[in-house]
Amino acid sequence: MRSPHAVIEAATPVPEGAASVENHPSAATTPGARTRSQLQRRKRIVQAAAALASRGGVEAMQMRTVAERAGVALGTLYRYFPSKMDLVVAVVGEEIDLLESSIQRRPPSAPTASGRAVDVLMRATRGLMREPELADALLRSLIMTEVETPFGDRMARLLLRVAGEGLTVELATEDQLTLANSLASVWVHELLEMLRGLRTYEQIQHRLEIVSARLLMDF
Amino acid sequence: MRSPHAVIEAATPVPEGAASVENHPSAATTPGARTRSQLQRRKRIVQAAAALASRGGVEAMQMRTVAERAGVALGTLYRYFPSKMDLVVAVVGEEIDLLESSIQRRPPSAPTASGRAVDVLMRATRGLMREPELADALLRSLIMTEVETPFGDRMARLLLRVAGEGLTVELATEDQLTLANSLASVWVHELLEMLRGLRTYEQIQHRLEIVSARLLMDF
DNA sequence: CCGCAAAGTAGAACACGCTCTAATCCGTGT
DNA sequence: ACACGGATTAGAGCGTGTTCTACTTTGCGG
Repeated sequence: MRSPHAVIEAATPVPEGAASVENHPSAATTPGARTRSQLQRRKRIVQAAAALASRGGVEAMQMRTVAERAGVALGTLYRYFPSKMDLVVAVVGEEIDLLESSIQRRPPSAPTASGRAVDVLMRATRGLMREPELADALLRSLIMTEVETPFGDRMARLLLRVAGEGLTVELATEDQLTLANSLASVWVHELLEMLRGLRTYEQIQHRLEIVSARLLMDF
Repeated sequence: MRSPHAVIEAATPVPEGAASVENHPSAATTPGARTRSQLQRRKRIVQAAAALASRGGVEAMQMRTVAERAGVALGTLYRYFPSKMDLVVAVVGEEIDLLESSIQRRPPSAPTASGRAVDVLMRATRGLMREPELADALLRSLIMTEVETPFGDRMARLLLRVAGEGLTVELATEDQLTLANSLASVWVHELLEMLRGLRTYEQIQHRLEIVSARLLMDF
């Protein structure tokens, strides 16, 4: 409904017939040994799904349509993603990959740990909000899904990494992970409120600053 | 799947034919002038829905089944609740009322503000978890709904009330509300994780203690 | 090259949320 | 008493996620 380009689709109008033979398609959210062409197919599916979701949200991303657009039979789609939710989760995975690499490219520069965390979260917020339909769809789906998503954990580790500047995440204590994880869930909550039209960027930033200052106080 | 009684259904096997003429059926979550028999019907519907949801969760609560069990036509059900989500939200409303009054009956007694907050949250957790299927359905729906539910705010005020013992909530600063609200959203997140089988009571308690200690440190 | 299991395909079919229709019921104002 | 309008009903029907079936293609070990 809103703007016509997806954060994710970027340069991917979903090549139909003979696709270029990508080698390491960033398997991201799905391990397990696969052949090259299977990875390709998987990638095409996710791209098609993302493209569809970026306009019109989840409802525009119909399984039949995704299959068609990915040039794949419905049965095959279901072989790769046993449910629509799994597909959505995969799309989310790519989204996080993007955020992660964006952060690696241009790390936050605030002086305090808390500040850097807020920085990252606000950047993620703006990124997601570029495609409200998509963001809404993805967020809600993530929360709804029975499937265990590594979302919270990934976000927590990301936050820890930028918070404790040189900190090796492996050295983080259980409690530190808990705190980062909690900050992430507060963020998700704020995002949902924003999608409901109950928050502005400024409000979110302010609230995150307050909470982050306390949760990450001793980093 | 789990235990056979619902927190809510209590003494309500959904009277079918000639129902007793209840007078003030605790309109709770739906204002608007209605006739007596309409309120009765509405109540029967919600009860049927709750009873179904309490075993088998949302999926067991099929609109056709709810209608049948409430002794009402499908069309009528949809007249009262335009979507399944609205029905679920109504059920949630009743559940929250219960929790709130339980807390009023037996207030938390921990010495610190943070402790009392955790106390309340853990009690709510155990209450909800008595009916996991139902809790799951209700929680997710709450998060999902477009409708603005006062849930977060209600919870935040409740927490503030027990945290600052004699504190009049009206005197709370904006920032204090933010902190309480954030604690509530962390709690919701933990609940979801528990429903996914990723948390025990002990873990949740520990995590809430850590977070609460920081968020409510100066109460 | 052969055979065969795994993967893919087209499409029918099913389940369930939701909508629509035509008929009937019910209560209220005149 | 009666007519009228809104509420209710039974049931058909639609859309979309998911499953199933029968068939074909693909890739690989021997």
